[in-house]
Amino acid sequence: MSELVELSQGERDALEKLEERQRPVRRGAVLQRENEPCNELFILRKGLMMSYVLLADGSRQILRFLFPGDMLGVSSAVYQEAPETLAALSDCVVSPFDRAALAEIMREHPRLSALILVYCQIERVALTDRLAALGRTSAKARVAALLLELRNRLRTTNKSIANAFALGLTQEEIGDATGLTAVHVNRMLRQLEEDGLITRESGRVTLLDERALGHAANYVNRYKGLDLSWLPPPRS
Amino acid sequence: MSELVELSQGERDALEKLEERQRPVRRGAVLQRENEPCNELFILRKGLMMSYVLLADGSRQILRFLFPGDMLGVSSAVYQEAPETLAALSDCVVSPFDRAALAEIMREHPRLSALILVYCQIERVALTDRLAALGRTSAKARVAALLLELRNRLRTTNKSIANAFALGLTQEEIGDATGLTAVHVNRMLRQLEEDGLITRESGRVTLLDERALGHAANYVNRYKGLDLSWLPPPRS
DNA sequence: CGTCTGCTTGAGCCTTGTCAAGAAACGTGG
DNA sequence: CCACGTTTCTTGACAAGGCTCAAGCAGACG
Repeated sequence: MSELVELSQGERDALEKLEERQRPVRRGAVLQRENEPCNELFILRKGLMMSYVLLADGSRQILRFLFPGDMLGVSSAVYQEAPETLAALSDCVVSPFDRAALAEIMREHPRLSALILVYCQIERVALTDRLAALGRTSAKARVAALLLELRNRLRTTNKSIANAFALGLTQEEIGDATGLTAVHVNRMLRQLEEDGLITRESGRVTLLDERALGHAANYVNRYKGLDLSWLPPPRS
Repeated sequence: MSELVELSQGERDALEKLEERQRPVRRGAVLQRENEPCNELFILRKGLMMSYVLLADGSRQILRFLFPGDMLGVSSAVYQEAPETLAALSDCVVSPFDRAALAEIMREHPRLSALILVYCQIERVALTDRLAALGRTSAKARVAALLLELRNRLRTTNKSIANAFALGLTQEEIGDATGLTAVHVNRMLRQLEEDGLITRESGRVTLLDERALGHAANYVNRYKGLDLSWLPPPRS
């Protein structure tokens, strides 16, 4: 959050309290399972996670990829049973905290409350971008958008990433995120390669023509263009 | 909001302040346009609205239908430019208010802040349901889900609605919401009718077999099953 | 009464899914 | 460090769900 505004000491203390505890999570492990009661929220400290739902026919829709700094399980905190599963795509570290800690922030730190709302809205807009992609764009555009989003989010934690990165996802997972089959994802990656937009070698992807990719994908970086001038002042 | 918890006098006053002003909106009118700056939020008092985005090729994705009581434009308040368009599907009445009023609620009313977060999460989960529908379910299931969602949301404002209702949408609009073409929406409606799940006459739809529809559509009512026990106490 | 928007239906096509099989990469235990 | 099993990737052939185009029809509205 400190990337958006200068935090006061009291605010920093409150956020650090959320991160008191740490818990390692193995690759493939499930932190929270759909339809099971859940009493914890988390902040992701290290690694890559995802949230997904399973449908009646066994197919999976990946809703979101989660990166260090993201707050996990907010929607589950609001329900008696989690609406989605949280699983680790790589070895991760999370900081669990309970609903009461969230309530305390809402009570004591109006500006942090507003910032949490801001993050929820960023996430919401990113979700609607993906909704529009699934509803109205081609398979190739969806895969391109996923690559761009992934690269941009990885870069916020690891500044050294430029145009090449290890995507850390199987083609099956890319398909479950974009609403495609793994086979078709493979074809789309090959086409993007043939079009000269990317290159690939053993799990690493290089974006060759970012502008053309962004255009093909209708991509907008939703972490830019924010307006935070209206936030209430920090209380302490 | 009073449907979720018993509000205190101070909270009621704060919410009524948001609804001080009223503005009529004609059917078809646009309240807020994508990529234009916006300084207002709204509460929808009467009528049916939608939010949508337009893609580069001119196609439209409807993100959400909006019903009386919904807060509109929260995501736009967070950005310098609105990420989506708000348009009226019927003659409507809205109550505009500005970002400062939102900031004041965050400052003075922790429990209302938490409730706003809860509503954002309900909306978020409804969006992820639709994401999963677009990514992983058939055209027929998506149309069925839309009908169910629409009926349930209409019923929260108009208790007299049972299984029959006027949907107030063109087939083109249904298509833009479900990621289908108007032509295919028509075919799916006819199939649902042939399957004995619904009947139609001149814009009115009757749900004949709600259970089977819900099953076909993978539908979950996200306004149920909430857990609000953790909310902070009202300050006044 | 004419126009316009929305609904309905058919024919044919295209994008994406399904199934299958082989190759490559990865992980694990010896 | 090797050998094996498993997962993942790759590619082809074929099927199907949904789209496009086109035309006729019905109802709303000036």
